[in-house]
Amino acid sequence: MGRKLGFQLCHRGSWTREEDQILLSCIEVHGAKKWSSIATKTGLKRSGKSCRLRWLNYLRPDIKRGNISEEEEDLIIRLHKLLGNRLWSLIAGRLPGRTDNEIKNYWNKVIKKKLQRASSAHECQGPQASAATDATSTAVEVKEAECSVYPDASGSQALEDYNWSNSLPISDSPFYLDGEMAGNWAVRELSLPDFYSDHYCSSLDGVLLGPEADLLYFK
DNA sequence: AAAGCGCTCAACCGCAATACC
DNA sequence: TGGTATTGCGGTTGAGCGCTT
Repeated sequence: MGRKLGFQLCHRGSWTREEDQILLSCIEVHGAKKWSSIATKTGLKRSGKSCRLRWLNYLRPDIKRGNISEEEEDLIIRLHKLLGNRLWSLIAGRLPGRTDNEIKNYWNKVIKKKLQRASSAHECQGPQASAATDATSTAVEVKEAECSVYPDASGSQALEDYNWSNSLPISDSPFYLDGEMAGNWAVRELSLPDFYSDHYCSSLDGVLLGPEADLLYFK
């Protein structure tokens, strides 16, 4: 086990059951913080970083095991469309029990493949179909075909033409799920740099990624 | 049977942000 | 206020496994 062999002060490679047990006991006593001190207290030759990662990705009691569901995948695609690769942890935060590492791996494993398949299908349809689409938007299009979440086609602000790559829409209009009003937009006009700024990142959960925002229609 | 290959996912790395002294 | 420690994140790596030849 272990990679990049050479002299290492810290033990590397996969965690054993014994190491997990020792780490868990230590966290029970001292809490899941001060990782470098926990690493020392365990007596394991692991770095604080390694202990933290093991806890977050594997040992936490609320970790959800098993396959990603259709609903979860749908949400991942939609949030990735909005946030890109930058905020895996935020995406994971919308999926209880899932970790950012898991979401990232899942994206690389499953969804990227779907995208590749979808874009090669687009290419087969000729240059007009493939010209304007990046991989992500292709995936969203594919997903939308199966999805039942749409904005109100009649009254609400038309979002079809909205350019999500540059900024976010101004809207406080309702949106609908299966014909019933499911929530309100709570999105202000922001450039993406503003959106990623400290202020808005800290308020993302309430403003853009609150319960209602799971249902946002991403074009 | 075994060698080669591709895939998956746990773990690591480097960097940036934040907290603490 | 500046230096150091800690935490958190995205990108990357590679061991191990299963499938194919």
